[in-house]
Amino acid sequence: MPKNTNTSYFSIEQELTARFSKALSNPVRIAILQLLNSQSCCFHGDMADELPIAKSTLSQHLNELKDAGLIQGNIEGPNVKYCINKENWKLAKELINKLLSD
Amino acid sequence: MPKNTNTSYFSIEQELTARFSKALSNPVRIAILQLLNSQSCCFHGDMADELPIAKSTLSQHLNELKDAGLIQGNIEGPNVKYCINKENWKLAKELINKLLSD
DNA sequence: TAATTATATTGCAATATTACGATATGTTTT
DNA sequence: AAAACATATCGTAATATTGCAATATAATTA
Repeated sequence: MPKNTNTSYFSIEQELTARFSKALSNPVRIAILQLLNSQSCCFHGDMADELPIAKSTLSQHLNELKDAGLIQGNIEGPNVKYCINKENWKLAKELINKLLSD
Repeated sequence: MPKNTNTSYFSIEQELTARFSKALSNPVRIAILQLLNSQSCCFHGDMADELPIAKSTLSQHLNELKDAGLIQGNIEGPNVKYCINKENWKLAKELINKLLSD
């Protein structure tokens, strides 16, 4: 196998739990999520001011969080306002909790 | 900066949360943790039978979980018995829950 | 002590992650 | 329309992750 081709061995739930965890696996993304969660939403620009990374790097991290389904972005004039995706946020919490309880 | 040299920007809590999440960020490791948690402990060999990966790969994943503090291994004759590290398991749960609640 | 069994480590390849600067795109303001 | 601002994407580099086979280590059995 070039990589793990065996995509069917693990359950959807296991894959999803891993996916959400991966989104949380970097301190920059933790900080982003805390910013978004403390205020209910946040503009890209405001986050860029708070975080010690280049704006292009911030965009990348925001994309990963978006791909994982944990946040969503809404264009608002020239800015983009990002918010937590409540539904998946809840799902992530449930899945990780379930794993860590069992 | 060659990489993120700014190691001091993030709090210990943010770093720890990311670290635990990273340990959970792979379906193989999710499966390992579920095996360890369903029975209270598990031998390397038994896990090797259950999982679709080479034994050397399993050893690597077990090492990562050990490095993250989520499991511990005890030598028992010719075998190694792995168990959940309850204390850090609890800490991981608290940290990730805190992040996902706030 | 030699052979066997169990686990870990090493070496290597493929791919992913993280970061940045430069450039592109899109919106507002002038 | 041009300039200014906000965000995204691209290209690239350094490092990390994931996987395997081969080899090493350590304990047990013969």
